[in-house]
Amino acid sequence: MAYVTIRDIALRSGTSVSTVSRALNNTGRIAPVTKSRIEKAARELGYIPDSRAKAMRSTKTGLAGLLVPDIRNPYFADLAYAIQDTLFNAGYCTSIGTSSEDSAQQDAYIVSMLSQHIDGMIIVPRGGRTAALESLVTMEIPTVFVDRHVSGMPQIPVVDSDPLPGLQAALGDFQAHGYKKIGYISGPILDSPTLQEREYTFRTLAGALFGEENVFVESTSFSHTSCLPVLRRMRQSGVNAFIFGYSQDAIQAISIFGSQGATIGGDISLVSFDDLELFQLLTPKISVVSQQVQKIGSLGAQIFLNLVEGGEQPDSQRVETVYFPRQSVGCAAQDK
Amino acid sequence: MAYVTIRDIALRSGTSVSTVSRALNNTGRIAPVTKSRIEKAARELGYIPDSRAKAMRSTKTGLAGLLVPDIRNPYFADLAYAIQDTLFNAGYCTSIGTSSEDSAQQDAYIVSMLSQHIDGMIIVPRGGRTAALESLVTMEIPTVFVDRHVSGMPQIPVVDSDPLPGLQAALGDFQAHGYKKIGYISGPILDSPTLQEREYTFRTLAGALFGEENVFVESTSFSHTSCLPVLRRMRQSGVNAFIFGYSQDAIQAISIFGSQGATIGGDISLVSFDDLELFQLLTPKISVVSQQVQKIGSLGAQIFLNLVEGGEQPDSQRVETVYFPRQSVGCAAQDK
DNA sequence: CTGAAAGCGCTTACAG
DNA sequence: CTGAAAGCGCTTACAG
Repeated sequence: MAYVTIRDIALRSGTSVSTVSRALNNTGRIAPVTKSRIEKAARELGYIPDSRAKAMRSTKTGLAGLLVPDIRNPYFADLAYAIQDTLFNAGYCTSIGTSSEDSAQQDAYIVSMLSQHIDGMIIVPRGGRTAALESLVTMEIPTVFVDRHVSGMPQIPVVDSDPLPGLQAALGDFQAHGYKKIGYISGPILDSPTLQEREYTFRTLAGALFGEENVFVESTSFSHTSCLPVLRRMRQSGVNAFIFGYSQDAIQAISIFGSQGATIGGDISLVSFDDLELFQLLTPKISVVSQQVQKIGSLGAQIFLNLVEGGEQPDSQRVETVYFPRQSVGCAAQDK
Repeated sequence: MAYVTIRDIALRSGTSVSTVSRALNNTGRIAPVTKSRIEKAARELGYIPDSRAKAMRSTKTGLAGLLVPDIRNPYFADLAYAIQDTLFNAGYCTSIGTSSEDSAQQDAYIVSMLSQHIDGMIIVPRGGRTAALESLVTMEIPTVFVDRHVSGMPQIPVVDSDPLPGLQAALGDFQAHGYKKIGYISGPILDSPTLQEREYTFRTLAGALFGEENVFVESTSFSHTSCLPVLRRMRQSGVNAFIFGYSQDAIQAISIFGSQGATIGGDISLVSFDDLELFQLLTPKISVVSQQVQKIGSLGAQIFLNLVEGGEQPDSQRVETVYFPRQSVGCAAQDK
């Protein structure tokens, strides 16, 4: 490894390490001649500062830790991209980790990132409080939760989406199309307060609009087949209009409906959370409640930057969901 | 920041920093009693070693740099996941960067990662040789290219896929279904030797099988609308069977065909590279030439580990493409 | 304006 | 078996 150090630059420019440091960091007073001589030497030598050594003195590493449950989920990929892009433009390198929806692995990543002395973390947390999560607050590491929050950790600001506006619009659309019964598949809500809130909001809204007795709610698990029995039960109850709180379930359901020969937008209607590219490619296009992931990501990154650089404790923020009506909601046939 | 240091542990356990270091690293001889006393203190204090300080002495950071063109592309998301997973299990933290298919940003990331003194890099390169890419070899940073290679940089091992087996099988399938003319949309080949090789392989194979005059090849750009004129031209030439070398083009084409009312698997047939989840959700399911991305990723990570830990220069490796026939290839109607 | 010195947290010979 | 000391590359008071 032929790393060039400031000592090499000092040697070549006939100055001392302290002068080189000052010249390269624009700190203190240096003679313009000396400065340009040093800069020339640095350029010729191809100097790349050692940010580890730098960090040891200044308690800043320029490293941000990002933890998502699964980067293969397009929603999180979009989120990660937005965050990473904002942070890179602010001079931060982002280290991405995948918790695989597993608390132990999440904690392992947090510890590993702490050992790199990252300047702070942006986390899509899974599950509840854990030892590593706690240590983040006791060690006062700037941290922001994104997309989901952890109950019992109010110290940490969170950027998530407000399910109400989008759900309200979606329910209105179903009503306008003549539906009388609505099914809601809420996803693997066990570990996710966000999914819980979505379900709760749906219940409240839909109950008021359609009457408690016409509202059907069931949750699923992370398993790849958990949707099937739920859908069967709901359809037997005469439900033909569905809202999916968890887009992976919607994808599963679409493929199930497809294999059953049910026509989406005809026999049945559905709306999913998350505005995935995929939903616009399917025929018919799927109506969605968008969380505006791009906005959530850049807002989260912004709050991270405020925390790390400003030091003040920013407030949590909510991004409104918006409903995009497309072709997957058609007119109710003979919904009794 | 309340980071615990080995000095704190030395104080609490009534030993010295050097003894603590030895105890925690299982190096040299230490009295078992001392050792357990130190370990207890470390545990109680919640000690997390400072890997930067560690790295400064040992020239190992435990950090791997991964650079992909766009993490939002599901193919790269799968690839990144596989790599990151393998590396994490080997004790490495992966820093992911996105070059956005832009050479300048690619170089910026490489420099930024070098300044973190990453132990090595795994890169899906874009374009040709650049200053930063060159410096990787002159500085002897362990590097492996994955999915694509860079012409003129034979020093760097590459793991990519061999297009031949998959293409051959796909062409065989078209032939079996009675097609006489084949169109190949090769994607934005300008900066990608991989896409160039695919096109070349297609030309050779298809020319031999169908005759030069029945083989139509065109490339596209990264733009979101570049497919439209290409498809129009080909269909006017009487082409109803298509192979897409670049999956993003196939996605575009599917949505174009959908809006034109053309039936895939009926009016026209198509095969795309990359076994994306999406292709199995569409109706009909899309036949694909799979690159076995999971395999490429773990192989790439393995070679990285060999380079970093073994030090020997490993060979480049090719992973065979395999063809998965599905419903998007139907019988030719009246192909003249 | 510039250099010598101390120190960030750790490891590693070197004495004892 | 254990401690004191040097040094990794850098920054930051402190003298000059």
